[in-house]
Amino acid sequence: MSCQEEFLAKLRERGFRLTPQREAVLTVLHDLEDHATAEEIQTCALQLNATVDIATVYRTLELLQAFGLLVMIDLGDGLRRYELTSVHGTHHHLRCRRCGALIRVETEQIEPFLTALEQELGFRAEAEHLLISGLCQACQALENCAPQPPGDDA
Amino acid sequence: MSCQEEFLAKLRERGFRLTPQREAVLTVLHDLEDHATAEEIQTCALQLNATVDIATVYRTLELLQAFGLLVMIDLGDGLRRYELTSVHGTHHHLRCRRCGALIRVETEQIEPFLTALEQELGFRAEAEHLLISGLCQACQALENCAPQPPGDDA
DNA sequence: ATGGGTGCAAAATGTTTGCACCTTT
DNA sequence: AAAGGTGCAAACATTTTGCACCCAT
Repeated sequence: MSCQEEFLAKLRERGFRLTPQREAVLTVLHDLEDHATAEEIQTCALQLNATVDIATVYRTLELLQAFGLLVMIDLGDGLRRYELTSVHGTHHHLRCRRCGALIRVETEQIEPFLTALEQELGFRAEAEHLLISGLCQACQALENCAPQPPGDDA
Repeated sequence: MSCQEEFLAKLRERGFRLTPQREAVLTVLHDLEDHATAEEIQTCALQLNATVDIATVYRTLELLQAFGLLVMIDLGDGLRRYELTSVHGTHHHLRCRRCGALIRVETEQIEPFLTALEQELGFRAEAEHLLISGLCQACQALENCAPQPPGDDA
């Protein structure tokens, strides 16, 4: 069952309505290469000739999350990003603390770890999204560069 | 070297100044059992007879982060929480998607995974903080309860 | 004495909510 | 027709920034 169909089914199942706005948000989430913010979703919807209010975007995202079709991820910049769980394959990110690089990691590389977690702690981890902080290869050598006070631009 | 000493050293090293406010924020971060929001830090500082403006709290947190002494974590509720990397032992969290329970996981349980990551991808993961979403043992059985539309309170 | 740091207040962001009107069912 | 959903605008919450004054060095 495709994501659209699943959404539709869950909506009907529960008595929610299908509206053009909800369709638009879902379509945009499908088309996007990567996770998107609420504002990006609204902008993309416009390009599809669909107008959706930002409040409606948030309300739809909330609904999709409640249905388990969407996950919210935080890359640490204060913006919430959203991504359909079933599209583009679930994946994870390594973020370099120094240069900010975002490295994509596929689920398979992390699966053994999640399995161990379930066996040891009884916690069924969902391979939704992990953000792991650290230093990328290039930045490991530059680690000792600390921030300078203002005006100390020697 | 204690965290305070390390902070002091890094400040001096770079020409930054040591102020009562910065000391207060650092002390509060030490005393706190768990991660805290900027507002909680400010409130705690007051109880220590130290007055710190919220803007100063943010500026100090930024500095501590730049020095690598502090990490910001996001539990998904839109609030940023901060925690000293060297206190209370670094740890991680499993968060139940359903009941919201926060389960603490010690670093040792995750270490093998981080080591593998470095060997395979050359990415030196810092065991700062991981937030892993999923279902706790109790909620796994209740998984099929989906949200209801308004007014459908049967 | 210098100039980095602080407090205060305003601004900027991002998200949520109330309400009248519109649309799906 | 009925009830849920949307748009608009105001309300909120959090974080950032400008600026005059203060204080650590």
